Amino acid sequence: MNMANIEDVAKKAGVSVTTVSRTLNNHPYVSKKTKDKIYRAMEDLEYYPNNVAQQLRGKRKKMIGVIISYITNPFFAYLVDAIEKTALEYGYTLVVLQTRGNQKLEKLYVELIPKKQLDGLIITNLENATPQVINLIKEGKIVLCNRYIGNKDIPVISIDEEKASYEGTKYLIDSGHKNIAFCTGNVKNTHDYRFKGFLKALNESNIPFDNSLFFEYILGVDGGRSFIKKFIGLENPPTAVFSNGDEVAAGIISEARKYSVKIPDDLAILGFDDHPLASLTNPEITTIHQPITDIGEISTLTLLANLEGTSLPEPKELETSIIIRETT
Amino acid sequence: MNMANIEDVAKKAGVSVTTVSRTLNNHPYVSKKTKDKIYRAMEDLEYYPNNVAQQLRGKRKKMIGVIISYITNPFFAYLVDAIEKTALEYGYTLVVLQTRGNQKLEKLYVELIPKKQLDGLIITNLENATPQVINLIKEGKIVLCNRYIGNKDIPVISIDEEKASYEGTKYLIDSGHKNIAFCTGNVKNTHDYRFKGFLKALNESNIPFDNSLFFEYILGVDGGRSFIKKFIGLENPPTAVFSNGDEVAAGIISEARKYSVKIPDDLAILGFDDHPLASLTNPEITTIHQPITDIGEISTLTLLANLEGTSLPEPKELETSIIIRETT
DNA sequence: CTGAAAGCGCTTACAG
DNA sequence: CTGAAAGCGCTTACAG
Repeated sequence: MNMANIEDVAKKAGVSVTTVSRTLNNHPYVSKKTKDKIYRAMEDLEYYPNNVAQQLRGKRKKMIGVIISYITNPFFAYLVDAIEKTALEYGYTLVVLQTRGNQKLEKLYVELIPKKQLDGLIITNLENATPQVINLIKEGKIVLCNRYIGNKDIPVISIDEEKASYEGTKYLIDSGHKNIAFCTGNVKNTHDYRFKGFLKALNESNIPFDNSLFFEYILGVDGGRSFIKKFIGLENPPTAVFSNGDEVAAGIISEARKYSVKIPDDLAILGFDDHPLASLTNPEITTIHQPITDIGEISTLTLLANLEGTSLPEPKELETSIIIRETT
Repeated sequence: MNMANIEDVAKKAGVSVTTVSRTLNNHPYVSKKTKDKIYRAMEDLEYYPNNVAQQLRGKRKKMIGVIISYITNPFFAYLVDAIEKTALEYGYTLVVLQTRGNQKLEKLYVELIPKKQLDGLIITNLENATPQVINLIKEGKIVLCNRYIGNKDIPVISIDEEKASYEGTKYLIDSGHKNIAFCTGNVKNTHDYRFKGFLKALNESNIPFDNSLFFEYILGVDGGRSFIKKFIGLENPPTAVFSNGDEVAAGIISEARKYSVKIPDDLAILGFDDHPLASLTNPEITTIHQPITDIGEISTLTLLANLEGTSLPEPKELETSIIIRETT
């Protein structure tokens, strides 16, 4: 029960493989009668064209990839959702590639392009701008989105991170906070746009930043929980925290309840992203809304336009906004 | 700047393509000296083997897919995570295929196998057991997991849904509840194992089921919210609800607060899945724990074993347990 | 409107 | 240890 190929179909229909191929590709100049014969033969033989052979002859795979850190992070789940939806509309399927923080995988995933396993790639948080990556960006086969801390010349489809965090921090300051903690999932990095915006707002109000209020490696719900454990031991505790993520904020809220830390009276919290999660906690999370769907959609449209040589999507402002709920 | 192919490498290294191919495939019988020459040529030319051509010659693509409804549902995000992780360990990449409730897409995705776009497929909630699907299951190219309501003969890697929901319901009954609502994301279906288990527990305690307590189309957080809106108008309100999902439970909790419905005093809630979300709400969700990681891992190992003709993973009990928190 | 033949980039018997 | 040649399943000039 080997699978039928184009030759089997041609024989069964009594025509040449050329004609079968033409029918397959909706080429004109095939008579309706011949076409019908061929379609019948295909059905009888349960024929499916071998995409691999088609690709070797130059057809596009219609498969793109997206590199993320963790699919279990709702931010990425929603981003992947938007990308997949847009890709599907154009007949592309999506490969999800998780690095789980392992930078070596990034290189491996990028090589899927020259190996012809993938037409193109969206990278949501590029770590290493190797020459290979830069070339592929120039060729239009890689599009960067969400985050890239590095060379300003490389285009990244994202919100204005610095502005968003500046505005969020300013909102906390305007609410009367001076001692504000800053959390990040990575290490301290002066090129981090969110940290830059945070410092800018502080400077503007002549508030010095207390370095003991900088918290590294605060990632996800567990990161939020660990923050509270540190918080309760602090000599000079902050009155507010820039949590840098709604999952972190949710972890803070949950753990705060266990230690009877009152939110927002003892500690105000500003989230980031505006996940669905943000309105499910008690108190609900005040956060910075990101237009995730737009980011995913525009990234995909840009990549596909590059790949197919069609025109780029219209530029669209990726605006953020502060959603005031109950943690401030 | 066309990409180099195997012939270019052969010329550059002054050997035949056969020898280059052998080097590529770690074939023995290539002298170290020749190998070195070839590796140098590959580097100079930035050569990457064309996987498409390799596949046409019979190599495995090392690409599998998983069909889910929504990646934004955390249950699936965690399942996909486990599948991807296991696939990666065996050198496979994963394609995520979302149906978003559109059954037509399922057929399209299944056809990726005969079209040679995918080696195999994991289907998390098969809708239509077409002859094609059944054949592919027999050939070992499709593995079913999580859910399939239909022919009992088809193997599905999942928890014992009926038992889990029976035990959960029994727990509610033992806590003194008699008026228990049942939510489902679909329509009423007597073959639904969860509903069967629910009814079984009721029957055992001689509690008749009030049909007005059956709620269809209750899906996700919004489904939970809509449940509360119906709940407050009920003549004979339930004292507990089998929410059939932690997201639904979280929606119920959030909306209950707005209508001053006290949880669990006015309404006890039993979730399902045991998402991270379950311990982030206030009150935290009592729920039925599913071993998501095991389900994903075993499904993947089974598929890969079929594909590569190696031995199947050792059978492992997929046990559920009731995690008692604060909503009961 | 139809077909014979070359070729995409590899791998693999076969021969040495 | 090495190479010439056939072939995987298609598409596409070229010729009619």
